[in-house]
Amino acid sequence: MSSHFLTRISFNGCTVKKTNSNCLEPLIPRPVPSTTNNNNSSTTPTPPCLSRIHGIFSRLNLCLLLSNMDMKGSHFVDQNKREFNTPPVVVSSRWNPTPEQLRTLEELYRRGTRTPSAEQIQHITAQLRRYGKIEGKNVFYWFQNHKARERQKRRRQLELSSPDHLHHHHHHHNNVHDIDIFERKDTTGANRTAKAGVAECRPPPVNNGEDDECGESQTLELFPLRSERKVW
Amino acid sequence: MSSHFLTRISFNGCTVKKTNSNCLEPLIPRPVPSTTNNNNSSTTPTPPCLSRIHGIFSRLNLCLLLSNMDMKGSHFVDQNKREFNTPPVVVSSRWNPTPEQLRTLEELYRRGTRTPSAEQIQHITAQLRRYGKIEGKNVFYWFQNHKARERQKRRRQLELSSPDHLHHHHHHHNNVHDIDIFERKDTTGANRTAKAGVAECRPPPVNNGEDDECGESQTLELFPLRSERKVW
DNA sequence: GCAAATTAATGATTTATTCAAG
DNA sequence: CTTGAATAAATCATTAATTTGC
Repeated sequence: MSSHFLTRISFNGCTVKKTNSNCLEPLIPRPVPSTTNNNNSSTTPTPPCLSRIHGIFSRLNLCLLLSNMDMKGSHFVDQNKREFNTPPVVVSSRWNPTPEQLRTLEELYRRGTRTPSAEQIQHITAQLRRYGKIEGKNVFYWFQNHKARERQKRRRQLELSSPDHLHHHHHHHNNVHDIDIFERKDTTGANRTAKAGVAECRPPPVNNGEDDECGESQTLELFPLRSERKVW
Repeated sequence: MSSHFLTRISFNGCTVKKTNSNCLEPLIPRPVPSTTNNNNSSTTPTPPCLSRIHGIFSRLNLCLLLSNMDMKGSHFVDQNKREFNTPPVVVSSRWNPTPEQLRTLEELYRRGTRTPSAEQIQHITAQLRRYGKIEGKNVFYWFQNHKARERQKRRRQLELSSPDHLHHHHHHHNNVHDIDIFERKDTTGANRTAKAGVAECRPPPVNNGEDDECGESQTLELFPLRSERKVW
């Protein structure tokens, strides 16, 4: 009995994906993967882990629909609800940006947005919600990850193009020039001041999803004021 | 003219602190501190940076009162509002736990809470609000920092007590045992499953501060279920 | 052509590091 | 010099691409 044997279940129109963890099979509680931090990567071939939704699925098959109805992070939920006996369920535990959302985010990034303030995030989220389900935290993470991964990419390119002896150095004097190159962080007084000026830290209420609050069809103008600092 | 010359302004009963950055003096936009990441620590003696609240203060002296009225993160705001002409303003840009709050948090930590879920955070925050102003993010950061700093402390002790050749090792096989020692992370199936089971990721609405919502005088029972993940 | 297996991308969390208030 | 706040790096986990065997 192979441990991964089903990755996609076609289910009258809907596909229930399973990916690489064997989440549909076990009701018995697995011999415990044991390594919480598996960065040794030497012997263990990435033990399949119990995933969230699928974990639930394996236990309460029928609760899934309900669960999905309330699933906040899923990008699309309960498409083609029809009169069949099998619940038309789509499992999607994490946000997946629609092409429009992605394009917009990339455009914002290109124009210089790196670490949007809570207000900005709220605004962006509100706008992007026109294109599909999305939450503030998705936007937050997106910028976080995108920024980090560009930095990383650039670092690797540099690593390839230059000899090995500069690395420590680089990590250490990391001055304005570097940052400017790496991040294109705008160092104008305006931004700096604005950013410094507020950081009030109140987390944004994070739009609850039902207040679309805007028929404004403007495409995400740049945000003049940075304020509030995020942390939920 | 010394660059730091005023650290505390007494203001009929209230103290307006300034700390070491010269925030009251400049309206001109500084020659730019230049190092965002100053871990070189060799030449630049930590250029004084423009701090948030004080930055505002330097610009709009009179807006401070208003600003404070809305300042969500301050632990106490606008004490002794009296009929004087000078606005009774207290600047306190960051949360400072009261003794009761601190004791409770430490107790929770001692009992094993390390990375509280959003729900837990909400609950803890609600309870701690009885003792003074507090927000979810304060609780979040407290655990984050406390955990990290205990880890760090322990690492240093270890470093002192043991020779230098084990460090890399330690960082690498970081197995269950280590974690158990370092973090006392409970690896019971219950927690594991619960944690895996939910992580729906909706950030907590984070109590808006006015709904005290509980006359329950129970002292912070342990939280059975972990759910929701934080990020504002 | 298809799905299972594998790999690459990337969303989400946690941990380390740093900044700066008090 | 302690510690609250914020950011960056590292890691985990899931989903999409891609490859592969049929």
